Amino acid sequence: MTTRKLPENSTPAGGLEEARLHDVIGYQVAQASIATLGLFHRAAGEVLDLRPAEYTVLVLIKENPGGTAARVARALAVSAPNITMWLDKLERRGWVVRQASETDRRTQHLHVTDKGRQVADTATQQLLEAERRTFSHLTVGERTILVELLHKLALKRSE
Amino acid sequence: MTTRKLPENSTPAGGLEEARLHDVIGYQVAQASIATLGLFHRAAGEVLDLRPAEYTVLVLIKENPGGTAARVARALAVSAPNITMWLDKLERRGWVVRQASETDRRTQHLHVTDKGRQVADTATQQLLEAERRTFSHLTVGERTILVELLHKLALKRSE
DNA sequence: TATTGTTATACTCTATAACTATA
DNA sequence: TATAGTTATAGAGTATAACAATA
Repeated sequence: MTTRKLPENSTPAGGLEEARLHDVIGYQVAQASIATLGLFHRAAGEVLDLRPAEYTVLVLIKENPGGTAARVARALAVSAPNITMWLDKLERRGWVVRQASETDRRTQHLHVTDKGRQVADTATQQLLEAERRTFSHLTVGERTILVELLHKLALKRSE
Repeated sequence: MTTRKLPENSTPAGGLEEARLHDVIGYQVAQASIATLGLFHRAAGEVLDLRPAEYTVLVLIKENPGGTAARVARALAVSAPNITMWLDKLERRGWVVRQASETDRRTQHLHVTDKGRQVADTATQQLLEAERRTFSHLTVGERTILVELLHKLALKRSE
């Protein structure tokens, strides 16, 4: 299929296939993230004084109670000092607690507080509502498919 | 539909609907971009000494020859000084030229050089090949749908 | 008055290096 | 030796403010 020469794959100039930007998934993801980051800022960031990274770390801890900082760092593909900084901020705001481990005295187990859970849930609720409004030109089925395909993309991290 | 209480929407604890992180499109986009940014770095960034933003600005100029810096800034939703910086870098590398406008002496028309076009095309080619390999667990149809749905997302920027 | 683009400057976010403590 | 986490520090990328030139 890729070896067959189709008219729409040949350029006017040289007859060679042109690499099409439109087909680069990473480019479309980047463009889409302009929209989703803007939506985050308006729907949750501004009202709750919440940064995207803050939200992500918070919900990750909420969904994986007792997890460690190293695990969060790996999940987000960022450095350990970076996570330390975000945990400092989240702890300072009373949304996350670091609990010393009893079996391994190097590690800490992370948990959200009631207040932290409330912030995370409110933010998620706001985001879902805003997305439903803003992306109403997508059907429910399309949104479901999109989420699943994005999820499949995210599975491949280091190949 | 949202007012009807469905069993799968109630939490064990309170009986209230739980806002599901999994359904937040922005979260999935952010997770997916970890994968695509890593892929960019390995497939094009490292070899061509190219930053994601550099690539994006370059291809945007290539696909919109004669466009202005202000237009690029709006397209990427970044500030004007930021674009000035990237244009400086791209011009210094001989990939982009600023051409003074004859009708409006404030503006410049942006064009890629032959070298710039070559870099952009090579990068795009490398990215497409790497994505085809890395995301081979998606069918061609799924990849097409994904690109189209992401494109539809990107249409909604400021609502 | 508004817009284009630049310079100066500061802030945010992320990383690397060096370290302590523990396994 | 390797891992978890912190501190110190530097770099990349972004923004705002102030400005000059032009519309």
